[in-house]
Amino acid sequence: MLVAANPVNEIALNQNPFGRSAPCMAAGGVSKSSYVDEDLRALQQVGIKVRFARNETIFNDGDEATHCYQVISGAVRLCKHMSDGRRQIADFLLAGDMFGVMQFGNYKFTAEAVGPVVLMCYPQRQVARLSTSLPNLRGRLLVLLSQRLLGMQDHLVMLGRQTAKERIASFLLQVANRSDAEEGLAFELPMSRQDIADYLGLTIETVCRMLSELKRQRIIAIPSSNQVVVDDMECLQALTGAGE
Amino acid sequence: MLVAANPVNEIALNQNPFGRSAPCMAAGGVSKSSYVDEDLRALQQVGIKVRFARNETIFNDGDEATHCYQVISGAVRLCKHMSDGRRQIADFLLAGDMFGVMQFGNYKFTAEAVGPVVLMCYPQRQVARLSTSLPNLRGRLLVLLSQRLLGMQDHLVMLGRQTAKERIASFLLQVANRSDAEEGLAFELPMSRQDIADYLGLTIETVCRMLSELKRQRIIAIPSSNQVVVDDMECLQALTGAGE
DNA sequence: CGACTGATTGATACGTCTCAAGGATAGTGG
DNA sequence: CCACTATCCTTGAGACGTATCAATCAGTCG
Repeated sequence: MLVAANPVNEIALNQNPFGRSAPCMAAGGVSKSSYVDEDLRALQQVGIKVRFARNETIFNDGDEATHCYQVISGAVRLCKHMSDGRRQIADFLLAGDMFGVMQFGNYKFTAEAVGPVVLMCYPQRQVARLSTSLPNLRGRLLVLLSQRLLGMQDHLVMLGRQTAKERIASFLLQVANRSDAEEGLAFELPMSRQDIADYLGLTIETVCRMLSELKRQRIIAIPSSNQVVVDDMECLQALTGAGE
Repeated sequence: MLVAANPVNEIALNQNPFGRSAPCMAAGGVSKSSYVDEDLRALQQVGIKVRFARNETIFNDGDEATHCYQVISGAVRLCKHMSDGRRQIADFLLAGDMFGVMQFGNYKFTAEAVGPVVLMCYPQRQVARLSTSLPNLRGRLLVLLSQRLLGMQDHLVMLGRQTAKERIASFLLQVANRSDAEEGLAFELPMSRQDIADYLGLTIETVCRMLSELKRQRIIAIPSSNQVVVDDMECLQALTGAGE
């Protein structure tokens, strides 16, 4: 699973992690940057930039939680590993997202780079100090935390009560929304099929089959294996089974 | 699903929600009460006591989040309902637990009484006001939030990557630990088989079958349908598949 | 006692996993 | 620039685990 790549190496600084056609990601970056207000800027003073290669481990479940991070570019996965190799991905983080905050001692999950990734890295101590001196920072971190919680609740429903097809439909819509992708426009899937499977609680084969089926039904198109176009958003929405 | 019981009615105040033999719950109450320090006591000044009958809805997903709650006695389930009746329970709350905090506008899940329940009810406004004036309250709520997050991560692994038997084993251990139950001592399952199924992402029949199988293997005993004795804790632990 | 609700067990169906093979793609070195 | 190779993705056939449907049992309340 955890095929460690070469140690931290030289990756072009401004490289866009989402490959070829990535105007959508620029927009995503902008929308996320609304988080970066005066409080977070104070935080960024004390951070340093770090890079990780594809599949590299950023920190392990159980490690002492010395730092927290913000994604500058690329994608990060947060996961739990079981002793027999089974893996559950709890979240994917994209540009602007923070992780590793409020860990109180030890990290409770493993963080790995999905592809080449650039992160801002903050000493936990500084964050704690700043969050007492800056009135809004703590509140802001709190909002971040509770948004994670909301996301996880939807994830629970997905894993507990949705069929494979419904999970794939929900997942695609989720990624499409985060990329601000319109119907008919392509967006990137930065993660592998295996990653998707481990996020959705499925196998890689089932993920492939469901994607192929959606393609056959002309609901989506797959120009390349990590690009997707939603041709019928409404239909995909209906397939999630969520219908309020 | 949501069979609304009689409107709020008279339930003996000091009734123990876990029925017959409940010394374990007294202990549970004590251990939880460590949360109730000077900050939370200030909060309790502004709360009122409310009661709900079995299966009554405390608030609905989407309702305006006017109050937050603390369980005094009984058990509460937090759940998401899908339009077709499918249900996923995100958490069970026991004496001492808080819920509905930090909802920012609207509740994002439904809260229902598992059995007759007594709650402390706090106006959200007061909590917000107190959490600015009391230096530690906000931090405390933050710790509560991130503990919820940790619990949810384990729940994700359970739903995404564990088999039915593993889920049942994990669930039993979880409830046993929360009840401070020793090997060989009975503890209460305050929730129905259907509730367990909806928490574990299984059907009621599968839950029954797995419990019966564990009973046949003499790993647990089931004196009554909502009491369980773990006879071989080590074996049950091994069955969770977690083995670190 | 009789009716109701929740729990249990059985027989069968179905969805997803497993195992296996083949195809596409990207990176590597000649 | 082109094999060569490794990795990822895709598809198929069959096995397995859990869901579904149906019947019975057990406890509770009127």
